[in-house]
Amino acid sequence: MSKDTFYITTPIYYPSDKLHIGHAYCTVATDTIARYKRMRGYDVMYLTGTDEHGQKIEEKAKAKGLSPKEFVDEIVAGEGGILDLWKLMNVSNDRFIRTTDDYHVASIQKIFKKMYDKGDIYKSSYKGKYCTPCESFWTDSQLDGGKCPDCGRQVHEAEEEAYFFRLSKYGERVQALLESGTFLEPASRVNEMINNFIKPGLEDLCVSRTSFSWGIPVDFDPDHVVYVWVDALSNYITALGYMNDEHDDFSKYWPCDVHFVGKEIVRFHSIIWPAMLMSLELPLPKKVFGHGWLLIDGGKMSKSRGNVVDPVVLSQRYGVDSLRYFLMREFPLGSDGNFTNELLINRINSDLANDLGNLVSRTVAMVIKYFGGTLPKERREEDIDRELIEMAGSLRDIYETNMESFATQNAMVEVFKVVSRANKYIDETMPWILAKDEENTPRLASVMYNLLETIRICVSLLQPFMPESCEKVFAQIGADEKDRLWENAGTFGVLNPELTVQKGETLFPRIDLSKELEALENLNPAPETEENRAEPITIDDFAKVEMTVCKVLECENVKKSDKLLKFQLDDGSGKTRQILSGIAKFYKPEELVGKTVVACTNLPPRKMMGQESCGMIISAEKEDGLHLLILDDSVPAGAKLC
RNA sequence: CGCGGAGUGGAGCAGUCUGGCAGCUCGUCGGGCUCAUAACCCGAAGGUCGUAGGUUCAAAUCCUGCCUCCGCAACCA
Repeated sequence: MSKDTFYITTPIYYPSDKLHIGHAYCTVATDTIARYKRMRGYDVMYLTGTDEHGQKIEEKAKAKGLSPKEFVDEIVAGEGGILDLWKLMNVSNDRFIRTTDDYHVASIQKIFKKMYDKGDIYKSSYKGKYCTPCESFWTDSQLDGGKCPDCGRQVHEAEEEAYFFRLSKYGERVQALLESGTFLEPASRVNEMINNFIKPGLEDLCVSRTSFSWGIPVDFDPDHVVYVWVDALSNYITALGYMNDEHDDFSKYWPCDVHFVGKEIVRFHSIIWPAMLMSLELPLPKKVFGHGWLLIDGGKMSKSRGNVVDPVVLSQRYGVDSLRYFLMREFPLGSDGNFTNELLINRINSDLANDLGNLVSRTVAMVIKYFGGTLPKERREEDIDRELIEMAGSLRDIYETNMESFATQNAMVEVFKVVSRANKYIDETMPWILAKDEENTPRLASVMYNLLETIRICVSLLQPFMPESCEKVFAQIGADEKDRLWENAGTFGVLNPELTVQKGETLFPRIDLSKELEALENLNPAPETEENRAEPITIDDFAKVEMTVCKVLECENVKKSDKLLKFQLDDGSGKTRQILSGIAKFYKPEELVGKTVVACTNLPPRKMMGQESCGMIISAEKEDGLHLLILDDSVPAGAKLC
């Protein structure tokens, strides 16, 4: 009898930098689902990997003096790299694909050829503005005052040949797919996709590049490199052996049960990927689930803000399981969540240390204290037991409903309701009173057994979330193999009635909140120090910068922009100079008229929001805000800074 | 009117699809207990559910307008 299969994937991550808590979030979520499905008895294929091609990696490698492959090898397989991170986080992926793997490269070339032979990929030309020295195409909006934004030189109309995928051909079928049932979740994303991308009309997608070389060559036209998304998305099938001999379980696991992706790449997975599969005449994945982001202080995580959260640090300090639990408990998977260290520590303390850890600890301690560790046979049930037994007994069904819809948060809430009920049960039954009279020994044994059973059921269901800690609890409460099975998680009374418990280490030590917050703060050194520290320059370099004192003649907001102010300045030359500056958040235009400011006046002109800006007004910035450099009005317009 | 998300006790959130006693965690205050990781249990205070209107026997929930915040896009030289 073959078991039902379940195929789940993460996005393949782009190894241009260290991964952060957001990547860990997505991977832990898929890992938890994968473990849950395995526990249910499914034959699970859980895939993750890395997307290693592209211009950005080529450039980063060059900057470090490495070949692109050497560069990604370090980040993926090097010490403290991605493979190590997943090992640390206890990620149970069955396979790991790198898009630089030979078999993947060969498959992509065949896939590309197949779509080409079918006529869905065709050769055409890409028109745009081209800068010859930089070998780059630019769109009109990228141009800097009509010049190349990189070098400032003149660009010219040029055409470059490129391959295109007939995405337009599949627009209607993709829309029908999106509108049918539950292909894309959460459902709110469906409208977003249709309104933003399908309704305006899908354009054919440029799927080859000649401007850089770090990618998979088109084998029948080797000047071209396959577009990274075609390369990356296909990993979901090449990893199963589609068009290669490395693996041979494509027919077994495809179509995929769920692609787990961040909301920023939902578009690629719910429009382009299905269209590609339609072209290849393959079955479509059953579901794409777009999860939210972890926000820091309400904003996006980013290097320049210095607020990147490192999962390694948190795992090492508080334990992998605690971090995994927190990520799955605190935030609904579909929407954004606001990550803070305080939230993390409070959640660990209250749920894991106070409620669960302490429940296990006090229960085991009492069995040892009152019975020397082994429960006697005689029992005496009472009415008061019923509520606890019923709650624990019906927990599995509620948990299952939530887990099937990826509502890990609710599943955890339900488990911890039962944990709390068990703590209350101890107060109700007062075992320490029962222990005073030998006549109550059978009653005391019942109470202890009920507690152990409740713990057993809860911990069974927590296994996908906290695999290691659950093992430790099972060992402490004297559980054997059968006691941890899904089949027995819905039944009360499975544990051996005469079991022996074992005192163990403290499962989840309490964390001192204020101390830890301070420690974490100190770990996160002043943001951007390295990047911001200015390199030494010569006096000649300094002299290149022309700083001119200007009087503000006019100042107004720029339409449709919440950041830009438009200045007309007297720079002493007799002509007025127009400069746009992104300081609208800090200043009202009228309060600046008549002020004396400093501007850098030998920057090339640049277009912003359709208007020309000739220079840059100087201001000073720190975390607490931005301050325009305003001089004494006696300084004349046109004076140069030196 | 570029696209989208959000506004619920002091903080963070659930509840909105499918209308029916406003709920959870933390924090605060009072009490209980001594098995346990200074933990656990009970109780209390605290909310006009952003705002104005509409539908309804009944609205946090459905409809309309408005305000505020946040992402994306654009842009911040």
